[in-house]
Amino acid sequence: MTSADHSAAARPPAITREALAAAGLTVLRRDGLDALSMRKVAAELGVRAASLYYHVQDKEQLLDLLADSLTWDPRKLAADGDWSVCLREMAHGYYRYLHANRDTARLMAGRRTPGPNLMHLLDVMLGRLHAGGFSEDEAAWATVLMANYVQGFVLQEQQPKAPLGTLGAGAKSAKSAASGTMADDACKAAAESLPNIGALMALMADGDTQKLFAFGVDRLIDGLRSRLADNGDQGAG
Amino acid sequence: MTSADHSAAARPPAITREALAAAGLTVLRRDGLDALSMRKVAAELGVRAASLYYHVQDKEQLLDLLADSLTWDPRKLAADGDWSVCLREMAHGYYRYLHANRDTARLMAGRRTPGPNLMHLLDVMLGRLHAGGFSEDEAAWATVLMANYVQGFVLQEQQPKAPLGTLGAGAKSAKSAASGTMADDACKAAAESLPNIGALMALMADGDTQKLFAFGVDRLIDGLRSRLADNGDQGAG
DNA sequence: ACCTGAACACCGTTCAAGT
DNA sequence: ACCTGAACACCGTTCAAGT
Repeated sequence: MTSADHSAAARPPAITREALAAAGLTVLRRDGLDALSMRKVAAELGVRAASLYYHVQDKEQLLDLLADSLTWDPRKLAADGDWSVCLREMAHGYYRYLHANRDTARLMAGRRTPGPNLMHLLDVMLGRLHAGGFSEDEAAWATVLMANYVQGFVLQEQQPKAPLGTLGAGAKSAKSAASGTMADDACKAAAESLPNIGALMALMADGDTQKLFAFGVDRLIDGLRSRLADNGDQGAG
Repeated sequence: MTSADHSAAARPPAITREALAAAGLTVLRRDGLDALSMRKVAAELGVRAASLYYHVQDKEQLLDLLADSLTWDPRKLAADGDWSVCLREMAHGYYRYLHANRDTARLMAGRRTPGPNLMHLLDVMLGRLHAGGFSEDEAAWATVLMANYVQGFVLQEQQPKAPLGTLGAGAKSAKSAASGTMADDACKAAAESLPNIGALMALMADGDTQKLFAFGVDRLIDGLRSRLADNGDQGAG
């Protein structure tokens, strides 16, 4: 069916799309996203960087490939339960998944090319919500919403954390400030003019992010539930 | 008070922290985040790249600087209204702000060093929520939740969008697929095994993201409201 | 059809040295 | 204290050329 099958299949291509993705994943897991270069992925395949550009337009497109092969598998969702337990399950499952796979949240973040795997996941979720009483539109909105929440949360969570007050003081000029004085002064000044920030600092300090995550999921689900009730009770508002 | 003020103040430093941030913002707005390099920012100041490392440890730290000076100004919040209108106003204001400033969502995303400006914003919001009846902890959670939602949403929204089905077909080998056959086949196959995806494709196609955004904000607020009601009515569950 | 060599135009960062 | 020159070790991408 393709345009060129007259004399092909001489040697098997040696670099398939799957091999490319696999090599990319290897590098990603070994060296992390920041250190993932075309040259390294090529080396993983025993090939030079230039060769990759025959199979892929861009580094971006390679990353799209990786993103899709890293999509969470929705088959882990239980087949029963109403929409809310299903949605919660997806949220937590996806959350754990993102934590288990290095740099995957960052890789996914803002990638606008859902591959087949992601589309499957979305399809399953949409079906459940629709069966639960949501309109097609609102089922779609709810799904996107929750997926977006999970991704955004993990993204925020996985950043190398700085101690909140530490902005200012760089390089050599940091020497004087680093050991005490200036940083403390800034903190005190902040505490005086910012009376309410305490809880937030505590929240980020002890960092029980699991609880915070679950709180958000439940708030989102509550909001969806009350919306569903409104629709059912009185039609249009 | 600082460690070295015996013979300083000979010439004024020529590169202050503010000048650095300003130069960074100029480059960011002119060339975008991907093209923001140390060399360009230095050039903007009439200086060589190496000089920047006296004032800043890292490119990362320069970006932290930019991120803080790009923090949304909470003084735009009306002083009256209950917590829910305040929260909604913040969400929409921040949303518009992120859209008005190039690459700011991407710059903020997952940055874990809230500068003084962001801390001020958070402080204001926390005060309002606490006054509205939330505990300190839950006020903090709600604030972080909403900020995270807005950022995640814009991040997702601003990515260069690919037509949903387009993954596969790269570079030279894309030639045959690009003009029709293969892509269409993939789409049809997808549509058959994914019966629920229609609404989502429509949603992303016509792209009324404003409505979707508002929907999410309202769901989040509803969820918070019902939580507040639960706490008020029966204490512990 | 598939891969290579060699180059182009960049990067972030360091460090001795200047003033 | 503050800035420069010059280098190091990388990048993504292109393109003629090989097989």
